[in-house]
Amino acid sequence: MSISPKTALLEEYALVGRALSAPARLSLLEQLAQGERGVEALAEKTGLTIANCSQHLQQLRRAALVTSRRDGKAVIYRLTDAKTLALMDLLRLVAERNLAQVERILRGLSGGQDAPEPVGRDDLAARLDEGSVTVLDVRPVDEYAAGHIPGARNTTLDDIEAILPTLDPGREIVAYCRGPYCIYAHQAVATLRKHGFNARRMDGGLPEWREEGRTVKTAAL
Amino acid sequence: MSISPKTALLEEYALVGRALSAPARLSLLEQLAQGERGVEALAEKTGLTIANCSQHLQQLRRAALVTSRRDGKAVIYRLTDAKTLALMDLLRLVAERNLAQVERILRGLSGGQDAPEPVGRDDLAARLDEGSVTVLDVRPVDEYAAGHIPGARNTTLDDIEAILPTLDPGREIVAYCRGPYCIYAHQAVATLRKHGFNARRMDGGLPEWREEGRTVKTAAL
DNA sequence: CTATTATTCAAGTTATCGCTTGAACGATTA
DNA sequence: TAATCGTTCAAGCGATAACTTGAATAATAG
Repeated sequence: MSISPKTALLEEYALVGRALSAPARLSLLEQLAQGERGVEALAEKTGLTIANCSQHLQQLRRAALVTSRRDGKAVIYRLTDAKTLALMDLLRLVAERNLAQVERILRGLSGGQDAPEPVGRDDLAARLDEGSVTVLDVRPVDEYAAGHIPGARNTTLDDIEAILPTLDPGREIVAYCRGPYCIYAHQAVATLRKHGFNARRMDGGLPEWREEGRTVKTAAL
Repeated sequence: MSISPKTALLEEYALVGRALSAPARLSLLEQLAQGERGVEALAEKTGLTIANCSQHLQQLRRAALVTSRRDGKAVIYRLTDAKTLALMDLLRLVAERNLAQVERILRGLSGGQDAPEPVGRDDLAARLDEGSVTVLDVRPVDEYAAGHIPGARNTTLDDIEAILPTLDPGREIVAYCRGPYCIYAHQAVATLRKHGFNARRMDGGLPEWREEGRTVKTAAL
């Protein structure tokens, strides 16, 4: 009760909010949702300088959204627990539900035409079992190698036009990427539909898939 | 896809985070969780100037956490929907779960001794039915009048010592206030226990109680 | 022990935020 | 129409945050 405990409490809650108030940090969290990473790798993926990246990571650690451990001379960061992921998801949910701006951005991605509803992860799992769907993993090769949905084929946005002829036009295609914050799958679906394919996004991304205890396959680089 | 849709999206999500990054705005949200209010009432409750309060409210509106309507010459604000409340709760949950600082503040409130576990709202409802508990509403009189748990007795922190003799020492006392962000109930429990009463907090506050569809009683001023 | 590599710290600049003050706007009332 | 009340806008100030650059620290390799 030293000096206004009420304010002190709100200050602590605000600290977490502040950690979520910079695009750069949300980008870092999205990367960390893929799995633990070192500072340098994160800096490269997000396009931040090393020093800047380190500072952002420390803010996230102060808010206890991420934790770190030493591995040799490297410091490895990871999300503290599933609550961090839940908080990110809810933040996105509120933003998307309420902000017309977001809808316009997402609509712009699908080339003006309305994008179809995403496929639920349960549905996708069932249809994977019966083999009635082609799954595309639209993430960088290293992330695909680190873990992907079994049976998924990896491609990048740059290469997607090149592999179009190898896709079966009669099968539905489901694309996924890093998760709600990531737009790779949105863009992939837009491209595929422009070429007449029956394509949809998976709801969520690999982190959500993994979080639900589903099988994840890894590949050697 | 005009200029980096990726950044644009993250910017929108960050807007919501930024809205949650100032103690003053969290305080406003806490007030609004009690029910819709005008600008002047909010300013008085939170101790902000009118102009400042209005600006904060507009930031909250920009993040779509609150909406407003005109009523005569007054503008009434309210939480957009239950998602806002959910986001606040998760923010608090992450902060409390992870930040040792928060625990120390809350522990400080209970006078150094460990506070007992809060009572679940289901439990409290059941025990209210069987009449085996005294319920204290530790909020300002006007908020009590606007809605309270049936059977609850209203008191303020200032008056609580005065009403001690009228409380049955043999019955357990459960105190509640505005909700997780509010510390009235914490302080009330600390005071009661210091005087030997068997007192606990209710988990959450009136907004959570109301959100679950339970009965709320109103009183004329 | 020295050198090297990965990360963090520290200082400085620019931009943004929160708050205050005073004026402007919008809707009601006389 | 003019006056009034509640709210919002606009400008200015001090504090804080983001980013850059360069130095300091920690752990390993030679």
